[in-house]
Amino acid sequence: MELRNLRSLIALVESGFSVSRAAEQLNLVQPAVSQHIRHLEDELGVQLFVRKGKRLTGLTKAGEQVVQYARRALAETHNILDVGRDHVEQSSGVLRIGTTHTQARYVLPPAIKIFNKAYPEVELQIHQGTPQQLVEMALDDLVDFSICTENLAEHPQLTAVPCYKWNRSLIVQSNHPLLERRRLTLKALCNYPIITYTFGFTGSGHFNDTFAKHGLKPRVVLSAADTDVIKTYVREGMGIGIIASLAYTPKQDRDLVIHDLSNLFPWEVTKIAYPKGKYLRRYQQQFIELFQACVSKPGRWPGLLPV
Amino acid sequence: MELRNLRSLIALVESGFSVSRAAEQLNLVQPAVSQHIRHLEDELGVQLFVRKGKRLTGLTKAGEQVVQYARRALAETHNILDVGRDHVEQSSGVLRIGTTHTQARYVLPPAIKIFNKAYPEVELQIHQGTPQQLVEMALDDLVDFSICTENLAEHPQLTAVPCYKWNRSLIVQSNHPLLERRRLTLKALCNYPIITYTFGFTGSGHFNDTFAKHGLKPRVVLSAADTDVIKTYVREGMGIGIIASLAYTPKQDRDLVIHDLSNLFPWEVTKIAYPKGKYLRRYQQQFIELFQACVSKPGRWPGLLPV
DNA sequence: CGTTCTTACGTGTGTCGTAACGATC
DNA sequence: GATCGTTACGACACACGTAAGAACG
Repeated sequence: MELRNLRSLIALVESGFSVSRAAEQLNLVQPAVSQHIRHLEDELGVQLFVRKGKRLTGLTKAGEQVVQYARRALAETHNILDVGRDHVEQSSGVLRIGTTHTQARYVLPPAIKIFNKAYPEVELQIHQGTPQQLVEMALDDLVDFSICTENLAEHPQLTAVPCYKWNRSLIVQSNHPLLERRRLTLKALCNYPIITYTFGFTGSGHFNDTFAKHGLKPRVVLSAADTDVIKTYVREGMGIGIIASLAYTPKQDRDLVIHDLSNLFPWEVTKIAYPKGKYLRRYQQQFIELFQACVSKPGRWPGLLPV
Repeated sequence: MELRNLRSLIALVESGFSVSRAAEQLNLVQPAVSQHIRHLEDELGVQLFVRKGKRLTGLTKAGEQVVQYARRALAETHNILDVGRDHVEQSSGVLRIGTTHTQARYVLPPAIKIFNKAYPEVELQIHQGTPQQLVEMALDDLVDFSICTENLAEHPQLTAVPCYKWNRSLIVQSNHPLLERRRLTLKALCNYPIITYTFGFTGSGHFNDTFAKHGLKPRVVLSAADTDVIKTYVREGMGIGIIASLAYTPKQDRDLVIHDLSNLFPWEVTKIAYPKGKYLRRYQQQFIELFQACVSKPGRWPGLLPV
């Protein structure tokens, strides 16, 4: 068994079962990739792909298993290469961060700035995605780690390190009647049209659960993937906004009034996750520590607490 | 990076840093292995071995890390090969079981017999070891899985499936005064010289703990690695024996009187463990199921219960 | 002086690329 | 008929083995 064969196998799967595209991606010619697959199938004595004539259309059951193990084998070779790189050049390379809009827009910038100053030779990549996509990205080694609140800690193949906890706040126009009430309740919130995050995005899971647990049904008139859209429509007077508190920026959002709702909703924990057993280069570990230190400084974000 | 290089790396480590022995084990000549190491070190840009002149004497820090990942990479290729073998020949191959003396001698035989009848083409290997060794053997892929009571469930890199629980019994000569007491206590046991398992062997951990928890100190005059030695010296009148109940065979041990002690000691759980993510061939899974079914039949062993 | 690893060199396997052929949409 | 895959063949690379040389105990 040779690693090139496994590389071709994976490239073939990731190119949507196109031999030519896989070859291109690997800087090879088609016949080479075909041969790799042949060799693999010959050596194992099993068809790995289902074929429609000459075209490959999908994986057989055996193929799926082999792909799974091949992915892991290749990941280990990447770890080995990274060990080498870390000893040759401690502070140059690539840092690929997967994260949500909220993180990228509100939380990450200061950490990025500090990191970039400390490691100017490290190329930074930030890849945005939904929590589910972020999990996939971390597992498929498309990013080095994902920063995200949901779907991470549960995954058995990911190591998740908690970074901070946060909660939600209400944002409304300054003249809103809700502000006159002394104590806000979930029920009170239900009296107004709500603008908040779309299902599958920032903290949406616990949002709905919390209302449901009290037998309430919020009137969500607009759900958005990011906070800026929410703010925009709150300003338009379309409803009250419920956002992650840390996404409120006092300077730019002076026209909106913020009201902490952490007594109404459960705290969410944002974590950094990467595949179990993955080798993290020195500067990658550094970034994680730096990020944790950064978000632990009180006062920078409203309603953000260390875990 | 090539798999042969990794194979040579591992062989070199496992041969005690002898290039020639590693080469022999791999069916290669020394220069080939030397070249592999050179290639690896060149590609990674790090020394993997500490050298004393030309001799290799140990691993560098980087080397240890690389070895760790290389082991895993190779393990994945073995998984891939096994997937293939399983599709070509479902019921022929090798089954390597790691286990303790007690299992091998008393529990395993019936399961082995049934399995061998069902899968006559599978070559059976039983490798004996202490619980600690068994953990290592499972991790290093020297066996397919280990059957063992201790040190397994705790290990984060092992999957442990529980098989049965057991407890201890007292064995004494038929005229022993302890037999006249209606209810045995830990304290009563302390009045006599005790013969039981050596530390690190069958259930020894909880044995000592239990006495210690009651502020008692048993007088262990002889500790043995296996039950047969214990029985022998009990017969000699050297002391009272405390053994795993399932190691009492009514036919051969008619001269010894057994007394259940499960009210005095905690139950122990025997498990089968293999590396997380390891591919188990069909017949290997079959064996596990068969073993579980086998030990679930009541009456065959004294004091053995399904989990 | 034997053991052990390195260096040097030749041979053969095998991988990749080019080119022609076949099949499928 | 254009695209995509397989088959056939040749060239180059490289991994392995042999043989000789260097360092260590």
